[in-house]
Amino acid sequence: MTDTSPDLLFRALADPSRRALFERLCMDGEQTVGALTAGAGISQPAVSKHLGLLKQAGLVLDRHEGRQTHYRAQQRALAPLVDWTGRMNRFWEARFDDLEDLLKRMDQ
Amino acid sequence: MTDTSPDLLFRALADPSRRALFERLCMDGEQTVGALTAGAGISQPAVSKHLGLLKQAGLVLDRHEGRQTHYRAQQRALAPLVDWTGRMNRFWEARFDDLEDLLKRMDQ
DNA sequence: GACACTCATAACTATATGGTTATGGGAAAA
DNA sequence: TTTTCCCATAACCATATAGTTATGAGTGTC
Repeated sequence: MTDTSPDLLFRALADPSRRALFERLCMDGEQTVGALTAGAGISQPAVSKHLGLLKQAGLVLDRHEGRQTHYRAQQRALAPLVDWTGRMNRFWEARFDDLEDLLKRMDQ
Repeated sequence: MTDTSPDLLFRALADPSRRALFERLCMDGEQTVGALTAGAGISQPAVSKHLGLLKQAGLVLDRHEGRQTHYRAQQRALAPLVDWTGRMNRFWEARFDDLEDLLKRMDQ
């Protein structure tokens, strides 16, 4: 559950408002919905919906305390993204190596 | 021009069809639109549109040769993504360090 | 208990988006 | 030149999405 496919992550982070919320949680730590709404240029329900999607994507965790909900970033959730970019780079380098091999063989 | 904001990248990679096209280009190297269309489960115009978006995001480059267009991945384009995830992790670690400091100071 | 506050959900709207078929432009083949 | 082929664009459609306002559920405060 703490692990998510790249698809959900990319989709969740594709929206600027959502990415901004996540960035704020990463930078400033845990915050209530109210605090997050102040500063986001959108209404509180919009913020709540975005937080719901981020939570579903595993990017944030929530904690209920009295009548307010605190959200915080789950930084581990970014791992699949790092893996994916790493894989793409490795593919690319592998093809590059093949090309080098080919050129070397052609050179002889 | 070869550098793009994370926004375009996230949006471009959020769609599964588009991400699959990019992955194929990373894995198998340069390919024509026809080759890419075969295997993608969508029509040729759809593929062309996706490739257009990937190109606009700086993720692919195209090369015209006769009547066919070859696309290839521009792997450097992923750099802003790597930077972004790295920045988020750094923020997180910084806050973690602050917490550690606080706990240490409280411990004395 | 009555009221106030915080957040989530419902209901709705407008736009963005991903797909389709139809068509056109340019290069190769006949 | 005519025809064929490859790709991009146009026009269109259905759905997804991001926003809004209204409301409700749960919790503290008076």
